[in-house]
Amino acid sequence: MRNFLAPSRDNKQRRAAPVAELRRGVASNDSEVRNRSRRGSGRPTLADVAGLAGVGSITVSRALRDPERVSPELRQRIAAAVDELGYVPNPSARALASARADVIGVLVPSLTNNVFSEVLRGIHDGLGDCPLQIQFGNTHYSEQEEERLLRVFLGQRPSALIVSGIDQAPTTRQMLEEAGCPVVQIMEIGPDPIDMMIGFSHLEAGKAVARHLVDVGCKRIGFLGARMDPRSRRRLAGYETVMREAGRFDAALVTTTILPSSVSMGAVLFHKAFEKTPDLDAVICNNDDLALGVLFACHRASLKIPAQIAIAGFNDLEMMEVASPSITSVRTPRYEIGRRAIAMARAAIAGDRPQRTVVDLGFELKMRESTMRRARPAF
Amino acid sequence: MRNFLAPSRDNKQRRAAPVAELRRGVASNDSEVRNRSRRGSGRPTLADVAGLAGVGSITVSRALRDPERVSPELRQRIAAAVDELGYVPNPSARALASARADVIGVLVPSLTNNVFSEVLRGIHDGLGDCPLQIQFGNTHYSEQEEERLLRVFLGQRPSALIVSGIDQAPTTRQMLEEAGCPVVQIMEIGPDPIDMMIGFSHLEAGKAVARHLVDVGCKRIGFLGARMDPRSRRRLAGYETVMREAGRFDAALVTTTILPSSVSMGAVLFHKAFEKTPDLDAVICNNDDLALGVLFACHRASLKIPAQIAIAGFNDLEMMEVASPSITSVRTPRYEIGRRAIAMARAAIAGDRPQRTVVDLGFELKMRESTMRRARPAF
DNA sequence: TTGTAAGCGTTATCAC
DNA sequence: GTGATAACGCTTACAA
Repeated sequence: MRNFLAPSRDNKQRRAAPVAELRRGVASNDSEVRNRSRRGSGRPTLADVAGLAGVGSITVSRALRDPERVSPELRQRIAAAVDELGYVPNPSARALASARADVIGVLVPSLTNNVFSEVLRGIHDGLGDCPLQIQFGNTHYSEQEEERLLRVFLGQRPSALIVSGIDQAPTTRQMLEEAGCPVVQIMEIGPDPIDMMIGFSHLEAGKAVARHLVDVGCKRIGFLGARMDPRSRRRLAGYETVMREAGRFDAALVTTTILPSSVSMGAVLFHKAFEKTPDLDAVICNNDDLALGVLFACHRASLKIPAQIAIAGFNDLEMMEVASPSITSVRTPRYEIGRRAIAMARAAIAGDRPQRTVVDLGFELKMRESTMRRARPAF
Repeated sequence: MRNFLAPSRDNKQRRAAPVAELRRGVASNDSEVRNRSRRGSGRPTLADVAGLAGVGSITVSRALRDPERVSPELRQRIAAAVDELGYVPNPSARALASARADVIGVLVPSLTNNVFSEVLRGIHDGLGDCPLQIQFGNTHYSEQEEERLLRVFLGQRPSALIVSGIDQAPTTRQMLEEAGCPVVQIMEIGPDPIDMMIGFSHLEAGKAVARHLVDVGCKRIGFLGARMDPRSRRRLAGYETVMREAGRFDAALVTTTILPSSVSMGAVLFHKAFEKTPDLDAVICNNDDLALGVLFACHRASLKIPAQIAIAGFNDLEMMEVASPSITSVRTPRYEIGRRAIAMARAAIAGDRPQRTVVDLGFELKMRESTMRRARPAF
């Protein structure tokens, strides 16, 4: 219990700063007399503002959070006081008192990957200047790391959580289900969302590219993949489905590695594939880095694109359009995913959950020179 | 509510009840008796741990922060209690009590830019698993935005601050000087650091590339630049210096834009430059995106590289090495800058500032096919 | 080495 | 609509 008899043996000299003075002199509408405390940041507090405005500190708190609930006159006075003191709220105190931090935790598997920097950009832009902080974690594609980070994040009682993909480990999933805040799964959609979801179908995207290459008359269509996370595997599954339907599937056409994706890895995988299946006439790359690597490898080997080898990428990085030849790719709504994930989270935090809690943003096949063969049925 | 903050190893059947019970019954070594409080997160607190371990909560606090100062026996008991309860410290409470958040604020000008995602990666890796959070802000190359974000960051009393570049606006600079925490300026070095600094000389880097192209026998060496932030301008200055020395400077050779850098912008700028100076025999690109765009543009125009046009980039993205032809570039220590900036910040936070507070990490000119002409002095 | 007391700056609760 | 009071969970200052 607090001791009410103690407070006033304040005899020491205070600091010279005007703020300190103010803290002693004026801030006494509240019961507490803030005297030469040994601690404290030296910055103006709610009570200082309250003192200057001649109101209770709780009123200042309300005026700041929900101006409607305070009379215009006081609101006015308080605004002036805030301004004069240069008051900045202390987020820790707020979080402690309300048992809720103004933080959105974001878990992504990679920072190297171009894709996620776009998502992040969308997230930051989606925030605008609302006073939420992004707490950001890199799982390095590891379930253990994801769980560990989530535990840390949960320790802050975040306002919302954004996680990548739909393949959380069981413990992780359960933690998310019981997190007690809105959760948005991004990048991919699927059945059985934890809470909200925004992304697109990687299976369908994989099918779309494969179908395009089949349509365009390619016979021996390879698949090149690096990193092979669950989303990559889903795209591979889409490829396989279409290839089987077309009666052209051959396991030898698939060349993957668990190593990270890179341009040079594209060249490496292409050479591997070409060794296994020298009759290759097209490659579908798991992403654009690889595709660019293949482009360069073909260039070095004087293979004509698309005449001898057709190339398709994934994600549609800006350079695909400009490349020579331009490279067919699947445009994915990365930035938009980030932006709308935040929008959904904010809505949910504000209490009105969006009606659509699972949002399919789709994708778009961009057909370009690298696959522009005319389909010539054998004749 | 199941407690997921518990280390996953003890996922036995013991759940919610014990904690609540404990909070009422046992936790009374401290003067406070935590009874049926209307507030609170329901999660175990320091006092709960203290109760279970039979010590004062301050001892638990110490055992967690600085184990050395607690006797091995108590340390042991406390560890067991923490484990059993799945106690996770509340960072807001800690921040409030200590007037210092375990947060490092990081201000970068862009997220799109490949360069900064590398720096970020370095920062995150440099953190290891030390319990510091990164608070991240994107200034969009705007001084106003930088100042605004800094103000927000300062409101949290961060443990350290990392800012990009050395050209802060006066107000911003002053805020940083008075931040009361270690400050690291990254990417670039220069005179008059605010506190610590890590990067390299962009002026020298600009000179190095230009000198290389001069050495290699190029006469009409263009400079292509986008975004033109202060660092870009410094590189341009380096180029200009060398060109003047060689008696080859011509303002018409410089083609820049304030628009963001991109591969397609590289092609655009190249065409512009070629129009102005059709006798161009080399281009130095302000960064690798542009260089790649130039490569593609040359390819489309059937210009031979390096025979007709030599190309040099900046940053040495991974793809430069693999490109066909491979592209000369300046390798910059982006990842290393991030990693070591954090190391410096951590050291300073821990109280032992590194002796070298200004660290020049240098750069490395990577000469590749795209500039491999033999220098043929006129004869 | 360990503990007690007293806040840190805010918000929830409840009374006016 | 406004305010006094008591937390929120932790750490600093100081005492033992």
